[in-house]
Amino acid sequence: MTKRRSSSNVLPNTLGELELGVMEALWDAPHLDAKSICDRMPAFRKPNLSTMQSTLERLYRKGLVDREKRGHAYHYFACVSRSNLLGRMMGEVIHLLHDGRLETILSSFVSVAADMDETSLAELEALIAMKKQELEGRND
Amino acid sequence: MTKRRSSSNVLPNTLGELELGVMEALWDAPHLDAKSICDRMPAFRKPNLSTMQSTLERLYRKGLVDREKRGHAYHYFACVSRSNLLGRMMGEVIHLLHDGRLETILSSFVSVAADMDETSLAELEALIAMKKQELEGRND
DNA sequence: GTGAAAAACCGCTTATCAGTCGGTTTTTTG
DNA sequence: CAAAAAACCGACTGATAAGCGGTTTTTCAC
Repeated sequence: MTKRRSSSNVLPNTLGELELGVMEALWDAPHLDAKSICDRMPAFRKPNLSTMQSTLERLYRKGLVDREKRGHAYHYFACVSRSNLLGRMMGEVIHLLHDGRLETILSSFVSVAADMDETSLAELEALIAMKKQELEGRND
Repeated sequence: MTKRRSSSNVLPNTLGELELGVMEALWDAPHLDAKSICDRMPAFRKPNLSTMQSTLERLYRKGLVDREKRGHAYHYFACVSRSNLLGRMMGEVIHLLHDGRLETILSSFVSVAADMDETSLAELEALIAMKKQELEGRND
């Protein structure tokens, strides 16, 4: 009679360090095979080919990369963009911690935006204005 | 000669499910001891007191809660607010995935904001305006 | 075709960390 | 002082990323 264990990690889409490195490589150069990705890793952490393969397999199952047979080897490519993944993870974090009150999210946004300079805030402002117009259009 | 392993999780401040539940409880009611927190857990997942204690210990070491001796038991309290933690985790995610270009961050903001309604966007707009004024003031 | 090379595939090991709890010691208080 | 409650300690479990060796399959050059 063992007790049902609650899941240990609450964020479904976290990456390991190597996984992230692989994504970086694939964002940098679109179609690479396992070998080439190994070669692109910094020397002090260049994994065995098998390690790279299982990491790629994991990323594939997670839906972060896709692949095609090209000759004898798979060629891998990211199927989410960097900003897409960033948005997804932010969404998860927000979902995890928001309490229903918009203000909580908004003030966190601003606390992150605190590191930004004027120009970035202006850009953000412009993007929000666009978003608002979109919403208005939808209500007509 | 075993190879140095790279860290498996790239986000330093992730929480487990129970840990998060504990934070929720402490945001809800400021000074609680381990026993009371147990009692506040939903019946279907009420851990043993020892489990709660080690969870609290972990949160303490992570700097998310602090504690005081009150009589015979520790009283715990959150030392980061919900929106503080949200902001911190957003910061981590951004740090992890941003490529130096502000646009990447900004477009993620907007993709998250896509789920928001008009009112929330208006609020966000107002907060950004405030932030901008702060920055202008600082530059005088 | 055949054989060598390269990659896929398989399965095992290790490390880390949250969750889980029993047992022992310490503290508190009636 | 004795009972009760909590702290403290140490172990085990389950999940998951990282890591790699060995075997099979595929490819291609000769």
